[in-house]
Amino acid sequence: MVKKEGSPGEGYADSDWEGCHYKIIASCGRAKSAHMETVHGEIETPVFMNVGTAAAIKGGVSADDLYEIGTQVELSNTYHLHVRPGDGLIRELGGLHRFMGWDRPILTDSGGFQVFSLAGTGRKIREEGVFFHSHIDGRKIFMGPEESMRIQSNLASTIAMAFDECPPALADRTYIEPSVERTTRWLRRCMEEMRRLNALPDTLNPRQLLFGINQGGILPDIRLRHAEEIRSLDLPGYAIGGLAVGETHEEMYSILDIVVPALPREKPTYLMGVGTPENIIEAVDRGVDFFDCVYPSRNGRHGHVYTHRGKLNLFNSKYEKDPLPIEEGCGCPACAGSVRPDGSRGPGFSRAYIRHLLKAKEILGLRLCVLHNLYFYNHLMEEIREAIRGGTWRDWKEAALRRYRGGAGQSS
RNA sequence: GUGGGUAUAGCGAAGCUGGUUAUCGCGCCAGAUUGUGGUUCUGGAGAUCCUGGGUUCAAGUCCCAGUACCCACC
Repeated sequence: MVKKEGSPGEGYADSDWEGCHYKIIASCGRAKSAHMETVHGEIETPVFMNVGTAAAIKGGVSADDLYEIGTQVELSNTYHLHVRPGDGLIRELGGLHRFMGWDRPILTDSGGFQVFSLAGTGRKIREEGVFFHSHIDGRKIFMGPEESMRIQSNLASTIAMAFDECPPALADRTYIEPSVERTTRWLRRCMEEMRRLNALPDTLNPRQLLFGINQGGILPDIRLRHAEEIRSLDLPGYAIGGLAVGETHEEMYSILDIVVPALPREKPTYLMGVGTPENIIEAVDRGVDFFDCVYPSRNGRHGHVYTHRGKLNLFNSKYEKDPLPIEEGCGCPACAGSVRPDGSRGPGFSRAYIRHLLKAKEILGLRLCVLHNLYFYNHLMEEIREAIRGGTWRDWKEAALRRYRGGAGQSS
């Protein structure tokens, strides 16, 4: 990666890399909205990345569907694609974009989180990397910074994530401190390996970006020191990891209050794995502009659907005869129907019908709920961008939070 | 008609030689899920143990009669 000359924009310096130009368009307090150009197209932030772990959005949603529901960035997983079908195979077939039929930006998670989330299967963390067992066939797997970078290079995603360790939320200082120090050493190795891979003549994406990840549990001093340390390594973007893993919302927000100002404002800031609409609004307000979360897709598969007044559980018997769409006025394929060849929209589907599909275990039920939820999140981010760019962020935020909290549905 | 078998929650079943509050699966009702657990995990409601009589301190369980269904043979 070669950094080019940066130029100031809207009162803030923007950042310019080979394969990435990031420019803040508007801001309100710490909240910011940026325009980012990548080798795979543009990204308007704040953005919610739609999670397709194994090169597919679970619930019968194809990458092709994502164009219709306003997805900007798709997120896939290094570890999952490595064990099946294998990153070598995906490289042979031209990389992840061609493999899954998606030509816009892709972010690949590094596999670091799997080391944490798949704990208990005899994992061993060493300086060189992590030994653990495949969740598919139980075979022993080794993954370290270099392995993760090679896999992500084979996948040829737009943005690769650093290989880090995500310690448990309630781990104490004696665990967190050496863990974070190792994560920093791993980050340097990731950078070196990615630089080497990007320079290879046959690499699929010579402009692959690497984002660093801040860790430190809920210990403010370690978080801050680590943020300053990785900031000095001058990466094109920074993520905050290890949050939303068991700590309270207030603890998470207070860590953001410390970490986000310590990271470069003129670069993308990504809060990993978060979260609820409320979490996202609060984090945007603190300066975060990239998000991802399994909630919309997993909740959709479980029949929990989002509305501006909270969440509905479509399995509940009160929706048995409900002729309304999930949310009136929603433009998603489930509520408003798909766009027909003549440009008109289909009639859409009722809560009663989708409930029936879910109860009957028809795959269409999952699909409609997931499409609705992803559309809802993507549209939420659009509302957030409009509010920041239109200068109405503070009022919008208060009104939106009141609506979610005051609604009839549940909040998470 | 003769012989044999069965009857326990909406459905399918367990309940040993009688002994606390009758158990399990599915279904039903509800809750959970934060860099993915493809319907997963946790809870909950629901039973005149076919009917009537008897034996016993005590009967889903033993005895008698009836009813319904199943199988075999005439």
